[in-house]
Amino acid sequence: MPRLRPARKELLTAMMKESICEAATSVLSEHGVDGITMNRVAEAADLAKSSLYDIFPKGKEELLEFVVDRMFIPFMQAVNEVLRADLPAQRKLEKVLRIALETGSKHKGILRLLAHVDREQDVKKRTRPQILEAFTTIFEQGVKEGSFHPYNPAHTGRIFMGAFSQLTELREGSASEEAVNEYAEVLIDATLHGVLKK
Amino acid sequence: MPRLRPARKELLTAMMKESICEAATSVLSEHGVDGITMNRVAEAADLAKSSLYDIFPKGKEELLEFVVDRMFIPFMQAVNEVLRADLPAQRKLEKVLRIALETGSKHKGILRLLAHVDREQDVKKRTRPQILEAFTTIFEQGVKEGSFHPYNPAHTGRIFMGAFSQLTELREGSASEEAVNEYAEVLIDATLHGVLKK
Amino acid sequence: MPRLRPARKELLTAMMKESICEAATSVLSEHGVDGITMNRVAEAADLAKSSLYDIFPKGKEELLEFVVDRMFIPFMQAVNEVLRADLPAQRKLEKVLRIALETGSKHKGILRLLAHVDREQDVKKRTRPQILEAFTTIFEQGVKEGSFHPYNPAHTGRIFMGAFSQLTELREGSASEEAVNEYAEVLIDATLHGVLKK
Amino acid sequence: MPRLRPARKELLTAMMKESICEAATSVLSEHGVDGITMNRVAEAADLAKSSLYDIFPKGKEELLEFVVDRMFIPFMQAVNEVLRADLPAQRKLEKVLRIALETGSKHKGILRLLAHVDREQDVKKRTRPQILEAFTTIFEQGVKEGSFHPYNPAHTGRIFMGAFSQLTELREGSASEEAVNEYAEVLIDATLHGVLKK
DNA sequence: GATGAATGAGGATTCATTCAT
DNA sequence: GATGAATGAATCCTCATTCAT
Repeated sequence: MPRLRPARKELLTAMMKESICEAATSVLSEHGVDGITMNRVAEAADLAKSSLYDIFPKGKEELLEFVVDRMFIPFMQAVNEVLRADLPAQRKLEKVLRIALETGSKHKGILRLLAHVDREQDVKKRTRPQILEAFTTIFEQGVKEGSFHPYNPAHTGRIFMGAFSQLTELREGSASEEAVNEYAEVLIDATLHGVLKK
Repeated sequence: MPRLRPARKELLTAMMKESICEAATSVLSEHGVDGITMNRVAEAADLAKSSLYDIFPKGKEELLEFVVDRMFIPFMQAVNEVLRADLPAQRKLEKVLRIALETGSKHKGILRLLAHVDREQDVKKRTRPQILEAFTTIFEQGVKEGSFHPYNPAHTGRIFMGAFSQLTELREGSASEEAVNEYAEVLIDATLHGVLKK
Repeated sequence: MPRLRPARKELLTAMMKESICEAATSVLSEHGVDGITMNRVAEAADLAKSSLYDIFPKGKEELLEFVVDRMFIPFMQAVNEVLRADLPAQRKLEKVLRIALETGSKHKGILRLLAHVDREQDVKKRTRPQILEAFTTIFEQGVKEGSFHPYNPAHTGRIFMGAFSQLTELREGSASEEAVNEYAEVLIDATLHGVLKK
Repeated sequence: MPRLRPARKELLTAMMKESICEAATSVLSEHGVDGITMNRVAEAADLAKSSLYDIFPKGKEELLEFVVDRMFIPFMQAVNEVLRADLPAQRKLEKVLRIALETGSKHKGILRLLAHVDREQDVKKRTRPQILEAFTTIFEQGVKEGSFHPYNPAHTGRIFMGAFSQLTELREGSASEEAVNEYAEVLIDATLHGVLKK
């Protein structure tokens, strides 16, 4: 009867996952994305390399997936909530930005993964496109509402995403929390009104 | 017998560098950024692996640096020329964008390197910061001229760079040349006037 | 309180052994010989990996040994019974072959183990030599009886074993039960009378 | 111009292949089939592990293939020559056996590979089936000629192969060259005339 | 003056095994 | 009395780099 306490077990491995996730995050910020190696994660987690495979049987891929999801899924949930809300596009943009700021300050390092993993790797098609889609949806709404200029939302969405993703870079650099917030404010303002005086 | 040779030699290695650069570029487009191995480059260049080290004594790093510079330096020269020109900020923005479009369609693959190499690696501190600085300078000028809102140019510069770098992503995806141009147009327009109707 | 327990305990572990044996057999037929891992056996037996070591303290080797013996010992008992019987060599040959056919169709997968394990591993010196000896004994008898040509029984025994062991290969391939039986018949006939017409 | 001496180069790597092949063979006889590891082969060849991959770029598979082919291809050529010859089936059987004896004494260890590799591995479908086919063809001929009993050649072929493959086992054991030859003689005789006195 | 041969460090993954509870 | 957690050694393979010739 080894099936007595499945709940307990799941809880345990959940904690392990969390702990490994932290280890991975720390490796991430020390060695960069391509420096995330099972070896280093294991060491950072103070575990034997092989133990990682007890927790993430499918190996590195699964581990990275987990690490990314850890922050991305809640983030996207919050974002999607905003999308579904009954608000003008402009407000939604602001709200999403605020969410990003909060998430970002909680999950510092992982943003890097987000930005990077998104390329050659298999985890890739997951995060960026979703963000892009979210922004695009907002701009679409803005155009429909008549409050935004009728630019192709696919483009404005992408523009915003590009500018938005600089938040990551900022945070990675030495930038203070203040500077980051300031950037976000300017981002909203400039996006809405343009840089040009009328 | 060594007298006039030095010049001749330099010329030769210059040619070799060029040829290796092409090889690397072709490897790049065939195997992706992480697929650039010394082995493959050597093979593509029809050279012995070890010969690469005769030309680039510091190894891979130096090679990649060279490859990146190959396209980046001329690009930055063109950009800097624009910066020094006697033009309103708005025009400069447009011009730089145009240069980027042209360069981008010439050196397709290398943009990928730019995006990638720019992070963890040592080549990193070279390209992005320069671009960022260029944009910042332009926005600074706009503010000084009084034609731009007095947003912190460090921020607007970065915003523009973020949006700008999406050109790369677009090009890497299936995006048609048309789509890319369209994106650029919207980028300029939205940046200047904002997305919000007044 | 320990008094009658020893017996009870042995009985229990005997049952466990049986159950594990089945698990191993199922793993065998699903993943092949080299696919038998302690992990998989444990899972198939719905047991903790470490529990396998409570039952088979010497580990995998012992486990496999047990699995092999499970089918091999009864087989050899039946064979030895035949050997001891008062029958002409020719009849014994036939009987042993029949036993093999029956055992084989009951324990399909394990034959694979037999064939494999019999080499490099430590279990090795157990099965093949016994079979060889049995056959040799029969041919010896045949010669003594005067019904067989006076070939060296060590050789004819081995010849027969070699041909005999092809039953395993046949069964592992797609071969139908029919084909296997046919093979056995030809084997007996050809062994006795030769392939050459007189 | 690194393409000056392709002949020389090929010769060199051919020698390396040979040398590695020997190393592998020695590992084979010391550690058994599953004991052939890139590590051990490298060590036996007094080379760095990675150098093996210079010679056999596709890795272990390719190496084993080479080792097997080294002996198997010439063997099969000789066999096929016999098959094509204008000889009675009986004589062909004898000739093939003789070839096997010779090849066997030259390539002692490899026979083990032959016997083993033939199972789960990828090299597998290569050797056994070919041998089987050869024998089957001979028995077919015998039947057609009318000199053999009309047993299904697929079966008699297999019977012979089974018995034949015992040569390997014999040689691996301590068996003297004499014993092996004796076995072969009995094999032919018994196969042709049967063990039963008429 | 370029090369071929060779290497060492490191990558992911698998597995049999142990031990505190 | 069985277990879960953890491990160390092994496996195959890749790569940037060096050095005698």
